[in-house]
Amino acid sequence: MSAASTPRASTGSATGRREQLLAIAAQLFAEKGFRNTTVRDIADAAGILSGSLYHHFDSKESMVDELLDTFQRELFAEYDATAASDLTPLAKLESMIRSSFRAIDEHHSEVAIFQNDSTYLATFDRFAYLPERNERFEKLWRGLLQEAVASGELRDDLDVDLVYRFLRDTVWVAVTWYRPGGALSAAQVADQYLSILLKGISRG
Amino acid sequence: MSAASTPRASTGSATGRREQLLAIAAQLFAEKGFRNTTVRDIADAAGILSGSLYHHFDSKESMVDELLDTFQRELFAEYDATAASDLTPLAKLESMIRSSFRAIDEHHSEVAIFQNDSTYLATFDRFAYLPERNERFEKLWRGLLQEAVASGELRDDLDVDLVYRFLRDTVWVAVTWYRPGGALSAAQVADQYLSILLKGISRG
DNA sequence: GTCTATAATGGGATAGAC
DNA sequence: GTCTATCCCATTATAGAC
Repeated sequence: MSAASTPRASTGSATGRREQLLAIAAQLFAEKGFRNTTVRDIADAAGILSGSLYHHFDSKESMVDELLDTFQRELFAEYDATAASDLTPLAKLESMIRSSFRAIDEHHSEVAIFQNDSTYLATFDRFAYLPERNERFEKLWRGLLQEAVASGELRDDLDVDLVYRFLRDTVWVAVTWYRPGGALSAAQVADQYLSILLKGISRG
Repeated sequence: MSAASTPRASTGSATGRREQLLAIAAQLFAEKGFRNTTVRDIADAAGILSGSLYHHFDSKESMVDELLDTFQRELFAEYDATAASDLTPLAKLESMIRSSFRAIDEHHSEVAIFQNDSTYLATFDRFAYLPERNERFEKLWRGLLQEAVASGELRDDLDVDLVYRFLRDTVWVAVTWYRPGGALSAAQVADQYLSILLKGISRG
């Protein structure tokens, strides 16, 4: 993409129309699901007619593609930095869990779309990267869990597969109820989640 | 429904054609989502043409309605029996958690449909019972949590709302990976989940 | 960058024959 | 209980005017 190919004169707004439309689409996809959001819904919310959307995007799929791909690149960059650090296995996991809650806070729509629609989207070739990154994620987290058991930081009497899924699910499912700007900050939620996860909820 | 209105001669099979078709629909709805499953998909899987489905059911919505309503009635009957028992608050919760994992095992498709599509379905009047039962569920479980904190069975330094959601989510999200007949039985999964939940995953 | 107009497809549902 | 035939509508996407 050359500088010349990126027009930014006329209207002036630094975040162009394209980004606005993408943000509107993201919110609708997250709220109602990808298939249940029509291009007319998106156009209505943007105050234009559906045909006009195609001046900015190839297709509805292109919109969700751009949203998910951009978000996932950022998130994995954070994970990779943590993985490369010199923390203990458990501390790396804790750090990644905090990154994940931050992602739920800062990229709420994208996480919700991923949670709700990635199975469906993965049936199309262009979204082959979704299952690929899922595998990378699983290898990373599961590997850290095994290291943390080996190093004595975690209990060794639990099924590691099950703990992995417990960990993964408890983090990401929070997108269904967490609302940015609510009573608890993402960091506070992460603290309590980690406390429950590590120490349990029973007393004594 | 009089006995005369329930034909069961000819083919003989005790579970009628209607139940077969319902089971086929349940599996497809669970796998691909309600909106992403066409009546033609269902008919194809049953080896008939789409029009023929309408001899048995009013509409696609009627099918999913019957599936969810029947399942939820059974489940809540179990919860109510537990609530009426003389167990401690925490023991009641444990029992309900075990009931829930059994439901994931025995009514896998219905739970998956509920998890994936109830938000969408709830936008229709006929599914008003979904949010209603959600509220009942929440009152029940949240109430037991508060009682268990008051009785000293559970930690009192955690946000009860957050613990409630943690509890609810960790149970039901298991439907995304649990497969009936797999390596771990539903009872074994429930044991490990409760162990993690109550005691945490950290060592020492 | 948006509108008008419209093509093309897919999907839910119906009526009556067999 | 299933098939044939078909209707009707919603939805994605396109072409060209403004």
